[in-house]
Amino acid sequence: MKKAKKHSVKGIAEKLNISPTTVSFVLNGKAKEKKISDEMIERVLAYVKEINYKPNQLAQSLRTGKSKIIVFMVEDISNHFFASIARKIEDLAYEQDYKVLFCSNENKDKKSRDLIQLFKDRQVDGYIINPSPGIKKDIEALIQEDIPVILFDRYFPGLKTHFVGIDNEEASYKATLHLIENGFKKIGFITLATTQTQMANRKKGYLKATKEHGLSERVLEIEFEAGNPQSKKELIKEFIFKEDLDAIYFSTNYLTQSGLEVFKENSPELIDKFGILTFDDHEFFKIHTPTISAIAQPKDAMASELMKLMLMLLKKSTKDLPPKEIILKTELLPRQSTLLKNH
Amino acid sequence: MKKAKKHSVKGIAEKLNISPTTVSFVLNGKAKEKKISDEMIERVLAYVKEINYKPNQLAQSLRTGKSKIIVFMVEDISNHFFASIARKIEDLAYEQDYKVLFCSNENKDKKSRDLIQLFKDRQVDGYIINPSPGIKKDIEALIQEDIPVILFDRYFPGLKTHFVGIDNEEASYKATLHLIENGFKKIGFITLATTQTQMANRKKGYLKATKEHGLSERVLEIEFEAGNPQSKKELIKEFIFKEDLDAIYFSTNYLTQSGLEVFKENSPELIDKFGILTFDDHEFFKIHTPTISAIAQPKDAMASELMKLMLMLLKKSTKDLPPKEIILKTELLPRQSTLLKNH
DNA sequence: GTGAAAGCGCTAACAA
DNA sequence: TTGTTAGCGCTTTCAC
Repeated sequence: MKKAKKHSVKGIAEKLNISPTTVSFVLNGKAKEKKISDEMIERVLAYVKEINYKPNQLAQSLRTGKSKIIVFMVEDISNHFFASIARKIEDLAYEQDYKVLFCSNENKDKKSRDLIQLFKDRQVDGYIINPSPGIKKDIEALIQEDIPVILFDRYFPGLKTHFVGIDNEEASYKATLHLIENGFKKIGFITLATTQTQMANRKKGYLKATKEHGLSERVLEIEFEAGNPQSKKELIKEFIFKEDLDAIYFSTNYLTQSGLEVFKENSPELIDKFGILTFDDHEFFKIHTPTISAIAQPKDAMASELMKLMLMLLKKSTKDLPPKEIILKTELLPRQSTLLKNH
Repeated sequence: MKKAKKHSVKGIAEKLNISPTTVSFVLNGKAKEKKISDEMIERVLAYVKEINYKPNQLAQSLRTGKSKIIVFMVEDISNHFFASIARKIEDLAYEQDYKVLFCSNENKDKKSRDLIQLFKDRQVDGYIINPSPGIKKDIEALIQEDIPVILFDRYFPGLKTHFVGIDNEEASYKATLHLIENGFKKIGFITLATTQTQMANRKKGYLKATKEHGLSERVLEIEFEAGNPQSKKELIKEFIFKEDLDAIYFSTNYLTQSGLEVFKENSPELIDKFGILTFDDHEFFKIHTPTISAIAQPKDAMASELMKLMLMLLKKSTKDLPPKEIILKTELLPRQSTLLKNH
């Protein structure tokens, strides 16, 4: 069996003794509008179904300039937080006949730029981007060119764009308060050394809460590229064990992971002496001993809002929406790790 | 600033007062072959660089029939095992100027078929597939049409295809032996109710080892779609606590996760009475209390082998490779959970 | 109501 | 050594 003969609009037209135009109109639902007779429509549809004809997307894209592909660019697609959202996005997109190109920019500007360039050559229809710190200009350029762009998780102050995310400062503030209410007074905050909004705002929330309660600030900022994972853990270890803390609040899931590894590898029993809180939830935090309190982002809602918005932008009629900011609610999940300890 | 004027082969040709052919040849590295003069090449290249021209991939694809896109279809892209491989595949592909469409078939045949159909319309160049149980025929059809396909993780007995995976029976056999050597005698095996090779072979390995040592077989098979997660946990709970076992061996990572939840939610202290072993490793198993012994698949190696093979198949010269099976080594990582217990 | 024909941007067989 | 030209398969304007 060799490749089944490819069908085409032209072929169908010949077979039916009509013109390609008619076929095209029928196929694109413009038959009524163009006042094509019902029986003609019927005939075309029947034949198309019979031979199971599928239009060549490539040709269609070349002609219309629309590729029916959207890009989902995140820091690291293998990170549980992003992977979960990706999974949902995938479903929603395919339902609407869009495909999704996933990619990871590693939070690096060069990688982000290269990727965007790559996709432009491919006439991608829209971009959902978790931007690296320095690509404000590139995002602007995209918007200038009238290409739908939605940022999520983090944004650029001063750049009006569509955005889906959470109120990091508020969530972080409440989380810190939760620690304070549970009797913790020497709260260490471990975060990334970055000025990106999501992290900056989490820090702001922490600082606001500690300040309000007259507690001292104890912040450890780790470089994104802190050499090997081991040296990152060294920093955390020193911070945890030398700083005289009674609680540790991690600003993102992979720092938490490193932190828990530090405990496990050094003095597993000590973890019970500390309050532990993390931004971003993970199924394993429910299983950990002790179970780890977390601030959960609404991943499903994020994915739906992202796609809902993207689909609107993709439609001609609604594409000139003024920049829309969708801020979703987080949920604080108190577990064993932040229960009052005996100090 | 409006959209920068699009450049094209034709435009370049006009500007340079030469023909599109020449431009095309130079751009496609066929200049030498076509004996185009060095200065001509120089001139074209310089201008192309100056205006930063990028060929329209769509048009190129339409013309050549090659889309420079490969598909990576797995059960669930948000599963840590698949997500990690995906991340690596992504990097390797982009290096070679290929994009990757990731998608999840949920191990369902209909979804798999729909997806394959979708991609065929898009003239995808190659497929890396983690196949659902009933799509043997569809895979065959793809191969008949001379489209590069590589299966991974699981395969179809009797269907010769390119394949990358591990020796599940061997790995499972050794893992069970490990439990036996550590003094466990009543080993329960929790797996999925499926005949797919990866799972069937893991079961075979377990059965072989238990049989050789005169131990009784205790197997729990869970339907892939076992209603809600809760009912799956109910099954596991009953199996663990009513079957008089001293060790539990999970055949895949998400069953392990459910199992650990069962312990946590019911009687956390009891977990220390059991030997616990899991197929597939996860960072969190190192942090769990107790740390969980695991059979680790070589994810990085899998990704590299997959892409290395795919790139070969994508090249005209090597596309008619006879079906190649690449079987990679697993690693047994003994941790606290399989240390000898006091019975 | 339907059809002819142009053209999206590119490649490559054929001519010169 | 370079140019002319015919499509890849589709949409859409304009003409009938």
